[in-house]
Amino acid sequence: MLTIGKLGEAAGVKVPTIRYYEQIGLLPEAERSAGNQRLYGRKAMERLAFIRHARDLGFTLEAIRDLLSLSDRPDQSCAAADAIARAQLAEIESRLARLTALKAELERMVVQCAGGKIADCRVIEVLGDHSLCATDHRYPESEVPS
Amino acid sequence: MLTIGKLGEAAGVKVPTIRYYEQIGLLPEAERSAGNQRLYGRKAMERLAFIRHARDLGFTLEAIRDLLSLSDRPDQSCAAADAIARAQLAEIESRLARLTALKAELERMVVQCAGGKIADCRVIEVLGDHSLCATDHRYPESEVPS
DNA sequence: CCTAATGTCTCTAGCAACTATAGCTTCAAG
DNA sequence: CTTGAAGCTATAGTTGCTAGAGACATTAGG
Ligand SMILES: [Zn+2]
Ligand SMILES: [Zn+2]
Ligand SMILES: [Zn+2]
Ligand SMILES: [Zn+2]
Repeated sequence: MLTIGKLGEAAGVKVPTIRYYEQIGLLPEAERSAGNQRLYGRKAMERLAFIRHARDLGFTLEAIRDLLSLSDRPDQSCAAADAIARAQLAEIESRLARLTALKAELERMVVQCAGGKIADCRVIEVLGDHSLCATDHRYPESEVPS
Repeated sequence: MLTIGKLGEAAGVKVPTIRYYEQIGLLPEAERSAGNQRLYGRKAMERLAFIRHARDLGFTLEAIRDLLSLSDRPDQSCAAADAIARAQLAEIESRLARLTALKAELERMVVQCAGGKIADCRVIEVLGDHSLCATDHRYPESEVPS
Protein backbone atom coordinates (compact mmCIF):
# COMPACT_ATOMS: atom_id res chain seq x y z
CA MET A 1 0.00 0.00 0.00
CA LEU A 2 1.29 3.42 -0.99
CA THR A 3 0.77 6.74 0.70
CA ILE A 4 -0.51 9.56 -1.45
CA GLY A 5 2.97 11.01 -1.83
CA LYS A 6 4.46 7.75 -3.07
CA LEU A 7 1.56 7.24 -5.43
CA GLY A 8 1.97 10.70 -6.85
CA GLU A 9 5.66 10.14 -7.33
CA ALA A 10 5.07 6.81 -9.02
CA ALA A 11 2.40 8.13 -11.37
CA GLY A 12 3.88 11.56 -12.02
CA VAL A 13 0.90 13.35 -10.50
CA LYS A 14 1.07 15.96 -7.77
CA VAL A 15 -0.48 15.15 -4.41
CA PRO A 16 -3.14 17.89 -4.47
CA THR A 17 -4.13 16.74 -7.93
CA ILE A 18 -4.81 13.24 -6.64
CA ARG A 19 -6.99 14.62 -3.87
CA TYR A 20 -8.73 16.78 -6.46
CA TYR A 21 -9.46 13.76 -8.64
CA GLU A 22 -10.94 11.98 -5.66
CA GLN A 23 -13.01 15.03 -4.79
CA ILE A 24 -14.58 15.20 -8.23
CA GLY A 25 -15.19 11.47 -8.24
CA LEU A 26 -12.65 10.52 -10.86
CA LEU A 27 -10.83 8.35 -8.34
CA PRO A 28 -12.81 6.36 -5.76
CA GLU A 29 -12.47 7.32 -2.13
CA ALA A 30 -9.22 5.87 -0.92
CA GLU A 31 -8.82 3.47 1.95
CA ARG A 32 -7.52 5.11 5.07
CA SER A 33 -4.84 4.16 7.55
CA ALA A 34 -5.42 4.14 11.30
CA GLY A 35 -4.26 7.75 11.31
CA ASN A 36 -6.71 8.75 8.53
CA GLN A 37 -4.16 8.90 5.74
CA ARG A 38 -5.01 7.69 2.28
CA LEU A 39 -3.64 4.34 1.16
CA TYR A 40 -3.53 3.06 -2.39
CA GLY A 41 -3.09 -0.33 -3.99
CA ARG A 42 -2.22 -1.41 -7.50
CA LYS A 43 -5.67 -0.80 -8.89
CA ALA A 44 -5.68 2.82 -7.83
CA MET A 45 -2.22 3.17 -9.26
CA GLU A 46 -3.37 1.87 -12.63
CA ARG A 47 -6.41 4.06 -12.66
CA LEU A 48 -4.33 7.14 -11.90
CA ALA A 49 -1.80 6.24 -14.59
CA PHE A 50 -4.67 5.94 -17.05
CA ILE A 51 -5.94 9.38 -16.08
CA ARG A 52 -2.49 10.89 -16.30
CA HIS A 53 -1.85 9.41 -19.70
CA ALA A 54 -5.19 10.49 -21.06
CA ARG A 55 -4.59 14.00 -19.74
CA ASP A 56 -1.20 13.98 -21.44
CA LEU A 57 -3.01 13.16 -24.65
CA GLY A 58 -5.26 16.15 -24.16
CA PHE A 59 -8.51 14.44 -23.13
CA THR A 60 -10.73 16.46 -20.83
CA LEU A 61 -11.61 15.10 -17.42
CA GLU A 62 -15.16 14.60 -18.65
CA ALA A 63 -13.95 12.42 -21.51
CA ILE A 64 -11.69 10.55 -19.13
CA ARG A 65 -14.58 9.95 -16.79
CA ASP A 66 -16.46 8.33 -19.66
CA LEU A 67 -13.45 6.31 -20.78
CA LEU A 68 -12.91 5.02 -17.27
CA SER A 69 -16.47 3.88 -16.85
CA LEU A 70 -16.27 2.18 -20.23
CA SER A 71 -13.08 0.41 -19.25
CA ASP A 72 -14.91 -0.93 -16.23
CA ARG A 73 -17.20 -2.88 -18.59
CA PRO A 74 -14.75 -5.02 -20.57
CA ASP A 75 -17.39 -7.14 -22.31
CA GLN A 76 -19.15 -4.23 -23.97
CA SER A 77 -18.45 -2.89 -27.43
CA CYS A 78 -15.63 -0.41 -27.67
CA ALA A 79 -17.45 1.79 -30.16
CA ALA A 80 -18.10 4.49 -27.59
CA ALA A 81 -14.47 4.57 -26.52
CA ASP A 82 -13.32 4.79 -30.10
CA ALA A 83 -15.76 7.62 -30.73
CA ILE A 84 -14.32 9.58 -27.82
CA ALA A 85 -10.82 9.06 -29.18
CA ARG A 86 -11.85 10.12 -32.66
CA ALA A 87 -13.53 13.23 -31.28
CA GLN A 88 -10.34 14.04 -29.43
CA LEU A 89 -8.36 13.55 -32.62
CA ALA A 90 -10.70 15.89 -34.47
CA GLU A 91 -10.31 18.45 -31.71
CA ILE A 92 -6.53 18.26 -31.90
CA GLU A 93 -6.63 18.54 -35.67
CA SER A 94 -8.72 21.66 -35.52
CA ARG A 95 -6.42 23.22 -32.98
CA LEU A 96 -3.47 22.31 -35.16
CA ALA A 97 -5.05 23.99 -38.15
CA ARG A 98 -5.70 27.12 -36.18
CA LEU A 99 -2.24 27.22 -34.62
CA THR A 100 -0.64 26.72 -38.01
CA ALA A 101 -2.44 29.80 -39.29
CA LEU A 102 -1.45 31.76 -36.19
CA LYS A 103 2.16 30.76 -36.59
CA ALA A 104 2.17 32.00 -40.18
CA GLU A 105 0.70 35.35 -39.18
CA LEU A 106 3.07 35.82 -36.29
CA GLU A 107 6.04 35.00 -38.47
CA ARG A 108 4.91 37.52 -41.03
CA MET A 109 4.56 40.18 -38.39
CA VAL A 110 7.92 39.55 -36.83
CA VAL A 111 9.77 39.30 -40.12
CA GLN A 112 8.20 42.43 -41.59
CA CYS A 113 9.15 44.67 -38.71
CA ALA A 114 12.22 46.71 -39.48
CA GLY A 115 12.83 47.47 -35.83
CA GLY A 116 12.42 51.21 -35.56
CA LYS A 117 9.93 53.21 -33.53
CA ILE A 118 6.59 51.99 -32.28
CA ALA A 119 4.88 54.34 -34.73
CA ASP A 120 6.36 52.32 -37.60
CA CYS A 121 6.25 48.91 -35.97
CA ARG A 122 4.68 46.31 -38.19
CA VAL A 123 3.73 44.21 -35.17
CA ILE A 124 1.64 46.98 -33.66
CA GLU A 125 0.25 47.91 -37.03
CA VAL A 126 -0.91 44.40 -37.92
CA LEU A 127 -2.39 43.85 -34.48
CA GLY A 128 -4.55 46.90 -35.06
CA ASP A 129 -5.78 45.76 -38.45
CA HIS A 130 -6.69 42.23 -39.37
CA SER A 131 -7.00 43.15 -43.04
CA LEU A 132 -3.19 43.21 -43.09
CA CYS A 133 -3.24 39.50 -42.32
CA ALA A 134 -2.75 36.94 -45.05
CA THR A 135 -5.03 34.28 -43.61
CA ASP A 136 -8.35 34.22 -41.87
CA HIS A 137 -7.20 32.97 -38.49
CA ARG A 138 -10.23 34.13 -36.51
CA TYR A 139 -13.01 32.33 -34.73
CA PRO A 140 -11.34 29.68 -32.66
CA GLU A 141 -13.67 26.71 -32.88
CA SER A 142 -12.55 25.54 -29.50
CA GLU A 143 -11.09 27.31 -26.54
CA VAL A 144 -9.70 24.49 -24.46
CA PRO A 145 -6.23 24.18 -22.95
CA SER A 146 -3.04 22.55 -24.06
CA MET B 1 -21.03 57.51 -30.12
CA LEU B 2 -21.84 53.84 -29.89
CA THR B 3 -23.65 51.95 -27.17
CA ILE B 4 -21.92 48.91 -25.77
CA GLY B 5 -24.08 46.61 -27.88
CA LYS B 6 -23.22 48.37 -31.12
CA LEU B 7 -19.57 48.43 -30.21
CA GLY B 8 -19.57 44.75 -29.48
CA GLU B 9 -21.27 44.03 -32.74
CA ALA B 10 -18.82 46.17 -34.67
CA ALA B 11 -15.76 44.65 -33.05
CA GLY B 12 -17.00 41.07 -32.78
CA VAL B 13 -16.80 41.06 -28.99
CA LYS B 14 -19.60 40.10 -26.64
CA VAL B 15 -21.03 42.76 -24.39
CA PRO B 16 -20.08 41.13 -21.08
CA THR B 17 -16.55 40.73 -22.40
CA ILE B 18 -16.28 44.46 -23.02
CA ARG B 19 -17.44 45.17 -19.48
CA TYR B 20 -14.94 42.61 -18.25
CA TYR B 21 -12.11 44.32 -20.13
CA GLU B 22 -13.08 47.61 -18.55
CA GLN B 23 -13.22 46.01 -15.13
CA ILE B 24 -9.70 44.66 -15.37
CA GLY B 25 -8.43 47.95 -16.75
CA LEU B 26 -7.72 46.84 -20.29
CA LEU B 27 -10.22 49.36 -21.60
CA PRO B 28 -10.51 52.77 -19.92
CA GLU B 29 -13.72 53.58 -18.09
CA ALA B 30 -16.24 54.52 -20.71
CA GLU B 31 -18.06 57.81 -20.89
CA ARG B 32 -21.62 57.55 -19.68
CA SER B 33 -24.89 58.84 -21.06
CA ALA B 34 -27.39 60.77 -18.94
CA GLY B 35 -28.97 57.43 -18.08
CA ASN B 36 -25.64 55.88 -16.99
CA GLN B 37 -25.09 53.83 -20.09
CA ARG B 38 -21.63 53.41 -21.59
CA LEU B 39 -20.79 55.36 -24.74
CA TYR B 40 -17.83 54.73 -27.01
CA GLY B 41 -16.05 56.73 -29.67
CA ARG B 42 -13.64 55.76 -32.42
CA LYS B 43 -10.64 55.47 -30.13
CA ALA B 44 -12.33 52.92 -27.92
CA MET B 45 -13.42 51.05 -31.01
CA GLU B 46 -9.83 50.86 -32.27
CA ARG B 47 -8.53 49.78 -28.92
CA LEU B 48 -11.10 47.03 -28.68
CA ALA B 49 -10.35 45.86 -32.22
CA PHE B 50 -6.69 45.69 -31.29
CA ILE B 51 -7.47 43.58 -28.26
CA ARG B 52 -9.75 41.31 -30.23
CA HIS B 53 -7.20 40.79 -32.94
CA ALA B 54 -4.40 40.10 -30.50
CA ARG B 55 -6.63 37.61 -28.66
CA ASP B 56 -7.39 35.94 -31.99
CA LEU B 57 -3.64 35.58 -32.44
CA GLY B 58 -3.41 33.90 -29.07
CA PHE B 59 -1.81 36.67 -27.01
CA THR B 60 -2.69 36.66 -23.33
CA LEU B 61 -4.44 39.63 -21.81
CA GLU B 62 -1.23 40.39 -19.92
CA ALA B 63 0.74 40.54 -23.16
CA ILE B 64 -1.99 42.67 -24.71
CA ARG B 65 -1.87 45.03 -21.78
CA ASP B 66 1.84 45.52 -22.42
CA LEU B 67 1.37 45.89 -26.17
CA LEU B 68 -1.32 48.50 -25.62
CA SER B 69 0.80 50.58 -23.32
CA LEU B 70 3.66 50.35 -25.80
CA SER B 71 1.42 51.47 -28.64
CA ASP B 72 0.55 54.51 -26.55
CA ARG B 73 4.21 55.63 -26.81
CA PRO B 74 4.76 55.86 -30.58
CA ASP B 75 8.20 57.47 -30.39
CA GLN B 76 9.81 54.70 -28.39
CA SER B 77 11.68 51.75 -29.81
CA CYS B 78 9.55 48.83 -30.85
CA ALA B 79 12.02 46.26 -29.53
CA ALA B 80 9.79 45.37 -26.58
CA ALA B 81 6.76 44.88 -28.81
CA ASP B 82 8.75 42.70 -31.16
CA ALA B 83 10.00 40.65 -28.24
CA ILE B 84 6.45 40.01 -27.07
CA ALA B 85 5.48 38.90 -30.57
CA ARG B 86 8.50 36.62 -30.83
CA ALA B 87 7.70 35.09 -27.45
CA GLN B 88 4.16 34.46 -28.64
CA LEU B 89 5.51 32.85 -31.79
CA ALA B 90 7.74 30.60 -29.73
CA GLU B 91 4.79 29.67 -27.56
CA ILE B 92 2.69 28.78 -30.58
CA GLU B 93 5.53 26.75 -32.04
CA SER B 94 5.92 24.73 -28.90
CA ARG B 95 2.20 24.05 -28.75
CA LEU B 96 2.29 23.02 -32.38
CA ALA B 97 5.08 20.57 -31.70
CA ARG B 98 3.19 19.04 -28.83
CA LEU B 99 -0.10 18.84 -30.71
CA THR B 100 1.62 17.23 -33.67
CA ALA B 101 2.89 14.46 -31.42
CA LEU B 102 -0.55 14.06 -29.84
CA LYS B 103 -2.18 13.81 -33.22
CA ALA B 104 0.21 11.05 -34.24
CA GLU B 105 -0.51 9.06 -31.09
CA LEU B 106 -4.25 9.49 -31.37
CA GLU B 107 -4.19 8.40 -34.99
CA ARG B 108 -2.21 5.31 -34.07
CA MET B 109 -4.69 4.45 -31.33
CA VAL B 110 -7.72 4.89 -33.51
CA VAL B 111 -6.29 3.06 -36.47
CA GLN B 112 -5.06 0.11 -34.44
CA CYS B 113 -8.38 -0.60 -32.83
CA ALA B 114 -10.17 -3.46 -34.53
CA GLY B 115 -13.50 -2.46 -33.00
CA GLY B 116 -14.43 -5.38 -30.79
CA LYS B 117 -14.97 -5.50 -27.05
CA ILE B 118 -13.58 -3.05 -24.55
CA ALA B 119 -11.31 -5.78 -23.23
CA ASP B 120 -9.51 -5.84 -26.57
CA CYS B 121 -9.79 -2.14 -27.39
CA ARG B 122 -6.49 -0.65 -28.43
CA VAL B 123 -7.66 2.81 -27.36
CA ILE B 124 -8.25 1.71 -23.78
CA GLU B 125 -5.10 -0.35 -23.80
CA VAL B 126 -2.83 2.45 -24.98
CA LEU B 127 -4.39 4.94 -22.59
CA GLY B 128 -3.43 2.61 -19.77
CA ASP B 129 0.16 2.23 -20.88
CA HIS B 130 2.32 4.97 -22.28
CA SER B 131 5.02 2.51 -23.24
CA LEU B 132 2.76 1.52 -26.11
CA CYS B 133 3.17 5.02 -27.51
CA ALA B 134 5.59 5.73 -30.32
CA THR B 135 6.57 9.22 -29.21
CA ASP B 136 7.28 10.92 -25.95
CA HIS B 137 4.36 13.32 -25.91
CA ARG B 138 4.42 14.05 -22.19
CA TYR B 139 5.25 17.13 -20.16
CA PRO B 140 3.40 19.98 -21.80
CA GLU B 141 5.74 22.93 -21.54
CA SER B 142 2.85 25.31 -21.44
CA GLU B 143 -0.71 24.94 -20.37
CA VAL B 144 -2.43 27.89 -21.95
CA PRO B 145 -5.59 27.90 -24.05
CA SER B 146 -6.29 27.69 -27.71
C1' DC C 1 11.54 7.94 24.47
C1' DC C 2 11.63 12.56 22.79
C1' DT C 3 12.04 15.76 19.30
C1' DA C 4 12.34 17.68 14.84
C1' DA C 5 11.39 17.31 10.18
C1' DT C 6 8.60 15.87 6.89
C1' DG C 7 4.17 14.21 5.23
C1' DT C 8 -0.69 14.33 5.35
C1' DC C 9 -5.25 16.07 6.69
C1' DT C 10 -9.32 19.52 5.63
C1' DC C 11 -10.86 23.73 3.95
C1' DT C 12 -10.66 27.81 1.44
C1' DA C 13 -9.21 30.84 -2.11
C1' DG C 14 -6.92 31.88 -6.47
C1' DC C 15 -5.45 31.45 -11.66
C1' DA C 16 -7.15 32.77 -17.04
C1' DA C 17 -10.60 34.61 -19.62
C1' DC C 18 -14.50 34.72 -19.79
C1' DT C 19 -19.96 33.27 -19.40
C1' DA C 20 -24.29 33.13 -17.07
C1' DT C 21 -27.75 34.54 -13.89
C1' DA C 22 -30.75 37.72 -11.18
C1' DG C 23 -33.00 41.75 -10.47
C1' DC C 24 -33.05 46.10 -11.55
C1' DT C 25 -33.26 50.71 -14.86
C1' DT C 26 -33.29 53.01 -19.32
C1' DC C 27 -34.26 53.54 -24.02
C1' DA C 28 -36.60 53.34 -28.58
C1' DA C 29 -40.52 51.98 -31.35
C1' DG C 30 -45.35 51.90 -32.04
C1' DC D 1 -47.87 55.49 -22.98
C1' DT D 2 -46.71 51.06 -23.05
C1' DT D 3 -44.00 47.34 -24.05
C1' DG D 4 -39.89 44.81 -25.16
C1' DA D 5 -35.12 45.09 -26.03
C1' DA D 6 -30.94 46.59 -24.31
C1' DG D 7 -28.35 48.31 -20.50
C1' DC D 8 -26.86 48.43 -15.49
C1' DT D 9 -24.51 46.07 -11.13
C1' DA D 10 -23.11 42.26 -8.57
C1' DT D 11 -22.32 37.57 -7.90
C1' DA D 12 -21.28 32.88 -9.10
C1' DG D 13 -19.85 29.31 -12.35
C1' DT D 14 -16.60 27.21 -15.88
C1' DT D 15 -11.79 23.86 -16.36
C1' DG D 16 -8.04 21.74 -14.18
C1' DC D 17 -5.68 22.42 -11.21
C1' DT D 18 -2.31 25.15 -7.51
C1' DA D 19 -1.29 27.51 -3.15
C1' DG D 20 -2.04 28.58 1.51
C1' DA D 21 -3.40 28.05 6.55
C1' DG D 22 -3.53 25.47 10.60
C1' DA D 23 -3.84 20.89 12.66
C1' DC D 24 -2.60 15.94 12.99
C1' DA D 25 0.48 11.65 11.65
C1' DT D 26 4.61 9.41 10.75
C1' DT D 27 9.46 8.59 10.66
C1' DA D 28 14.49 9.22 11.57
C1' DG D 29 17.99 10.61 14.64
C1' DG D 30 19.96 11.21 19.09
ZN1 LIG E 1 8.53 46.40 -34.43
ZN1 LIG F 1 -5.49 38.89 -38.46
ZN1 LIG G 1 -11.70 0.16 -29.64
ZN1 LIG H 1 1.77 7.93 -24.37
